[in-house]
Amino acid sequence: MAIKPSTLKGTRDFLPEQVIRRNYIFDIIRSVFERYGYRPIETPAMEKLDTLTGKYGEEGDRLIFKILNNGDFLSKVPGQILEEKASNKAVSMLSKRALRYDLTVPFARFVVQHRNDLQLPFKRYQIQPVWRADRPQKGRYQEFYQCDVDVVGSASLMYEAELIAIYAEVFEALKLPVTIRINNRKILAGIAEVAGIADRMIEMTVALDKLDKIGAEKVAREMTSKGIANDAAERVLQLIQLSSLEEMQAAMQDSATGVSGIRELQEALAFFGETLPANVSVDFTLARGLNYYTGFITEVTVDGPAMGSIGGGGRYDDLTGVFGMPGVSGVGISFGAERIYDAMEELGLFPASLELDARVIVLAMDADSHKHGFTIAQSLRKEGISTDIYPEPAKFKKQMKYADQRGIPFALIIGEEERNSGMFTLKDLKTGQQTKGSIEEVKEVLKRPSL
RNA sequence: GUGGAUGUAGCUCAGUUGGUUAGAGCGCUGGAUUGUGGUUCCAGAGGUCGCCGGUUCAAAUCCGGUCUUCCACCCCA
Repeated sequence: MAIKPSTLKGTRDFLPEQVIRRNYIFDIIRSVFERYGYRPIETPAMEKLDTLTGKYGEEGDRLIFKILNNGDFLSKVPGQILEEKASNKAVSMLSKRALRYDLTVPFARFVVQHRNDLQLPFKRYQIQPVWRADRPQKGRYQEFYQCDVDVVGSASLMYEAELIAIYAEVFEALKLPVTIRINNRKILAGIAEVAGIADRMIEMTVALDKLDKIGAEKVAREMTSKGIANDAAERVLQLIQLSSLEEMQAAMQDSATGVSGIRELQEALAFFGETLPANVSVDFTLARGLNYYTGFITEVTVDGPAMGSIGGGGRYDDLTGVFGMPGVSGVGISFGAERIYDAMEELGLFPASLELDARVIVLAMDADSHKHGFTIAQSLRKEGISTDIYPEPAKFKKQMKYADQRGIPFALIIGEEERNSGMFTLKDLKTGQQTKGSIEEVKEVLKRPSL
């Protein structure tokens, strides 16, 4: 019985053109990372379940893919738990491993494990897939690539500036118009403190995050529905309206935390002087979910296409603490490859010059020409020219059609005539123009970049 | 995790109040044209109507379940 072929929910296959375009994105990201002195690492797809749980908040934990234990896994679960259908209790007995949910937490584990081999501050980048058991939507997948750059072992605010610069540089190279918003968790804490709701900071930030989307009135309503007093909610919304760091600083003199958040942002931005990219802006409503951020936070959205953020990050003061290495501050950002891809596709930003297939295909008229064609193909390949050859001297029309449909730019035609004269026919399949020349002349044309 | 839509040929979609062999366009294969593709003309192949079950003499059509995709939440890249 045939199994109906399909990929799993929230996952997909990539056709050759798609992989080539994705690689274009990865290559640009990688080259910028390396230009800033970051070095690559990789970690396993699986981690201990304990390594991952508790780092992303309750919501995040729910979305971690768990891997069923091997062997007779049910024998270790007490009958009572099975009878009660207590899934939560059973999970830890049924699963010891999980697929990584992001790259940051495995990186924290990596740093602690290899602490003796690493020189702090340690700058690394990592481009690998992560998995989330989220309900799929457009731009939301269960398997997707993240491109993370992080530096651990330094509290220097210069790194905040460096990472902002990396964001700006990558998106400029991709020609993707974006807005890079930055904020600091300590400012949010300060706002909560000044409004007298320090204990409700999380509810406040979750509501504030929606300000653009639902408006001030609904944000206020959401805050009060979460147990925040009316006047406190009012105060929060007033503070948020402040447009400059200076005004904010004046408004939160009473909160030492808030003031230090302001100072951190100012210090980081000072590295740019007058050269701060125009698309970077401070946004006091930016909250971000992942629990481990403690200071600087940032998020990138595309200008135009409606989709979630295409990148985000921030500073985490003590991620390595839970792995037994306290007091190591880190800061990092992430690029969401699939969403960047989707946005670039929607805006038509992939360069037409991307080499999607071989540069030339050898087409032969007869069996002898086909054999000769093989050695010709080899000599082109030796010159670094991406060359294909039709597998047999089939009906010529069929060969032409194949070349055309694959979108290969040139066809090199070999028949008796060419073999005898040593002059080969090269056809530009886009223009239909056809020229004859020696093998050297052919090579020269093929090496010339096409427009 | 909550609420809502969706699924018919490779693709985009028709398909009447349930009623014989389920259609179109594009694409595909072959031919017209035995050394020239993208145009034209002709012919052909391709569907257990997402899957499982129910109602009925009869189901693509009605009902239930399930899966997929999409939308709004939640959350996030």
